[in-house]
Amino acid sequence: MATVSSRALAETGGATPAQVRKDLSFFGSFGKRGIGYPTVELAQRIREILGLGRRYKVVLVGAGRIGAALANYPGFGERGFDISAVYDVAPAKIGQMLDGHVVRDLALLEADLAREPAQIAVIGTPADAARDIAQRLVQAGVKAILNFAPVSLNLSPDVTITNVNMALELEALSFALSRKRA
Amino acid sequence: MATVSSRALAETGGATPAQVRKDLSFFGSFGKRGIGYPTVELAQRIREILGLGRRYKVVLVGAGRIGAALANYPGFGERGFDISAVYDVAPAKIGQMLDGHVVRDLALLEADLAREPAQIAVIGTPADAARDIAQRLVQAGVKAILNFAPVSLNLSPDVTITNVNMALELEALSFALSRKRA
DNA sequence: GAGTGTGAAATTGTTCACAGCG
DNA sequence: CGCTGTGAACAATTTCACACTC
Repeated sequence: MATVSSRALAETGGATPAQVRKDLSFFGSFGKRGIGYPTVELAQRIREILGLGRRYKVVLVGAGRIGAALANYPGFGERGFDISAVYDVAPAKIGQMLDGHVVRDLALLEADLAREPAQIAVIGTPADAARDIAQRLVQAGVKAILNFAPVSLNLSPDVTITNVNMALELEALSFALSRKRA
Repeated sequence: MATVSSRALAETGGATPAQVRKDLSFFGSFGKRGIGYPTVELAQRIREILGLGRRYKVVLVGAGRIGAALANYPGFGERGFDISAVYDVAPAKIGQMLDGHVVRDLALLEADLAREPAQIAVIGTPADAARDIAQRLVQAGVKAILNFAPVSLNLSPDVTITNVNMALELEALSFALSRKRA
């Protein structure tokens, strides 16, 4: 049976062997002593831990360039995230196809979600629209939001929001560069 | 003079007042007791700390949808990051315009960088090309890479690499959702 | 009085080292 | 004998609390 050792995992993941073992043991002990972790079972357990046993419906708001990049992103479907609908406000976009989805009028958001709820939403709109949309999504029952608009959203604590700010990432690189020279 | 208190900063940033004060005091003490931090000076100091006094040249590799989204991303220019060139391998893309930049043949990368060095590169290619491109970039003197391809790049320790994996972000949300229900 | 700056305490996270199993 | 699982040592971070200044 194929196995991986904590050392091998640590090297590819950029951690220490001890750390890997501690983390995995937190979720139970499924490694074989003297051998390592059976890869198949390990993968399965991680999937369970992450809650990836099921498929999630994801709604995407914003059919601009960020939205297009996201709709096309290969990893989503593979990993159990199905885009169930794409929304925009621009009349020029509504009705167009975006990677297999017809772009729908944002005004239909609430009605659609009432009929077919989604737990996860992705925001790929300009910054000024993001906060309002986030509020509407939460109101409509969405429990997790991945936000690509360059604003930091902080809503109710029982909604999980992850803000991805690309400019911030660049600033972090800038910081690392200036530190390095010092 | 306009000021902000550590409490106000903490609330918008999602931290505690004590944490904000500790962090800021690490870089020197420029708050006024009983008043708060003078906003203008605070902003200026943070810019210095992050190394944002200067403008950075950034090369973008990959003129697909991710590349298009990035080239168009408003925050970059505003914050001192200028895209100096865009590269792709697809003949159909080379020569086309992408948000004010002519897409150049990736084969020209090394020659261009020799003539006009860049410290930061952004990778927005498919996964299978990313590792190779990262190596070429480092070889050509790039010191920091922001990687949007869905692979985890780990190269030499004196090159700072930030991996942005959108599918991973969704999995983190999935994890948060399944935890919450427990 | 309001709000920073900062040691000291509490908490959290990481590394070590080794017993014990396959 | 190699490698996991885990308490115990150690390190880092966060919070507390309060002296001090505006």
